Amino acid sequence: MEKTLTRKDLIFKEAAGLFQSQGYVGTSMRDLATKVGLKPSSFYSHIKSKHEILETICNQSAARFLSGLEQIKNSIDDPFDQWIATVDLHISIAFENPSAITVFNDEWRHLEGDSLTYFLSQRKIYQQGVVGVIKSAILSGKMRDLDPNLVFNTMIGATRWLHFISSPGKASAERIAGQVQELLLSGLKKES
Amino acid sequence: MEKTLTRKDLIFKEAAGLFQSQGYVGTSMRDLATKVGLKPSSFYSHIKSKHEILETICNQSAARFLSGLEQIKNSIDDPFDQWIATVDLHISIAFENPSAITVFNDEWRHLEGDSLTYFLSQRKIYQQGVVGVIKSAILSGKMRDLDPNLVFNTMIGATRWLHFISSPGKASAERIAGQVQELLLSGLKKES
DNA sequence: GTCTATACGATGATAGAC
DNA sequence: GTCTATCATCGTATAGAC
Repeated sequence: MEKTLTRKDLIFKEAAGLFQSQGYVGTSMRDLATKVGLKPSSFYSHIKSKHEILETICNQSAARFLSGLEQIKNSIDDPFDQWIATVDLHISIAFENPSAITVFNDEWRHLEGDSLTYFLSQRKIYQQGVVGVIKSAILSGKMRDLDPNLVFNTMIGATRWLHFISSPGKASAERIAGQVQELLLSGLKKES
Repeated sequence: MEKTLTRKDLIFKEAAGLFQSQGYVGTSMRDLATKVGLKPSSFYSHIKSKHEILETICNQSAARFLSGLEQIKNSIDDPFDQWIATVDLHISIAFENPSAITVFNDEWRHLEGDSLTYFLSQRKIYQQGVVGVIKSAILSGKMRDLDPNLVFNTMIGATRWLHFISSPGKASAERIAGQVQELLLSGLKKES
């Protein structure tokens, strides 16, 4: 287990922060160089291009979601419980790596060519996987019968703002996660 | 009532479309010129700067939300019904002017100086207004007691993906709107 | 109001010394 | 692997003819 951050990792990390606040196109290699403490030209010993940075951040995030879903499918049997764990996965990742998630959410469209094609294919695989979980949960009789893709998109959106919260305490993060889960599961209407 | 689109309106409209797909920084005045059918320099007879385009789109959207909320408050008494109407407002605006909403959601951070200050103040007023509705609905006993700002953000997020749907039929739009409302109101868990 | 021509700063990336 | 120096390109915006 390597714990040390290679210079390459540092570049990706600082880039994610800048891409989050200024956007991919709005961040220059000069901005990034200042942040990392190098001259712009020195990057090119570590990376091939600015594009490669975006590509790496997006692919790493996609892989994180996909491996999380695999783990859920392998460790939980009940489809509705799988769904609950999937929502938790989104909440966890949002708190775990906020800037990478912003980039993943908003900046992937600046990918081009093969990078874009690959990213979209991974995203599609993920969506199909989650939609499968939703369909099973509906069939099991525990989930309300709504359009599975609509449920997927609404969940994505409902957990999408969490990454804006700058480093909440662990207790606070759990409280927020619990309330979002409750809202999605039981709704806002109070039964009288 | 003017129905004709002035050239200035056309510029804003095409800009919103480009800002949506490529982002504000990723869209050049040359791109926009090609789209509108003018040379880049010709813009400056109609607008002051690229920044002014972004500013206008963001302010118009903010005004749309604020006037919608005012209308709801003036025409509906029950706080929980006001909340339901507010969710409908977000869904309607998302379908009504999708590209402007993307810009409003994602590109406002490229505003600067006074434009940014003004935009943030309007957004804060809106959030406080909706949070007031949520608090009243909770007090009325009809809404579950969750953190009002969390409810606000979750709703924003849950309706945020709708603008990606390219021109749904009216019937389809209403079906989607109904399901999102049901999900937010009654949740996903099926009572047995 | 639209054009051609152009100013001029910022951009991503490379060459080559150390 | 990091630097200095530099390149070609593209960015927003202006000047001035028609």
